[in-house]
Amino acid sequence: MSSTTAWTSRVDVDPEQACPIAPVVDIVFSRWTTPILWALHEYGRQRFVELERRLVTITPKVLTQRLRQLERDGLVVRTYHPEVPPRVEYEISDLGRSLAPLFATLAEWSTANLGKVDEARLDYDAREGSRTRRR
Amino acid sequence: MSSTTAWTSRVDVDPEQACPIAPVVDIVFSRWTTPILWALHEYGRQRFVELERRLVTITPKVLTQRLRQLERDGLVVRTYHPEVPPRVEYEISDLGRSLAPLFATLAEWSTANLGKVDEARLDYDAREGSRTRRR
DNA sequence: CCGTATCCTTGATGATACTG
DNA sequence: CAGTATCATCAAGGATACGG
Repeated sequence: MSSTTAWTSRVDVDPEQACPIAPVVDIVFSRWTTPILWALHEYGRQRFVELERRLVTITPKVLTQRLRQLERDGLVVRTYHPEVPPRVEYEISDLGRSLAPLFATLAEWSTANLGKVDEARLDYDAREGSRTRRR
Repeated sequence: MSSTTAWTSRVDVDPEQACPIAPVVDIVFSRWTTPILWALHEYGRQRFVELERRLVTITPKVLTQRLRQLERDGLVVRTYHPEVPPRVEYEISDLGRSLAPLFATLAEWSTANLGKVDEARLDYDAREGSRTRRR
């Protein structure tokens, strides 16, 4: 249990702030960020169009948005070459690379437990199916 | 658009499937799941209303949705006690608990690097501010 | 090539009211 | 208490076209 004193101040905090990993989840696991970081980590520095082609269904607008956000957060470095035609290259930063062990842990959990999630879903759907249908 | 030649097979893969951790991200880091799992992990088994009060801004509808999803994925166990008034308790499952080291890694990265993200943002905003205002 | 600007659709969420 | 149902809102994302 929490301390008996000043417990209201603890309850009043923002819902997601009550969870200490909420901020980093926002930064690292918002939509498209992991595929982008993965692509940059796997295939190294590359141009806008290469990323666009790799993340097949992403639109240039959204790709720009996410890259700007990642650049602002210091996870990605953007380099502009003032040539004709213009050339822009993106690469993962040291800070971005520091996420590698985290992603590795995630991948490990994935290979170890994703199957259990699938089983759980089958179980649940079977139970729900028989319950709603009233066999 | 679906040409029968071989080159389509590589391009047609799902955008997020190109990233091997995309599935687990969907499961574990979709909205509200980490605060819920955290609350269940920290404070143990608890009732619907307790969770609702802890996650201050969540609505019962959304809480129900997220709990159902977590239950279906096998991360949370729901126990229904047919009493008057009804009592329902939620607790984290073993599979859910297996995420603990992952969350710990995340928390470590957080304490080590969240400050750098803030710095990067200040830098970026300063650069952008001076660029748009131009002098 | 590397984006931006615009319009539009949709899925997620909030508000409110109501049952077993 | 523990939800469900319904309606309203709203911002993220997609489609398309265009510009430096």
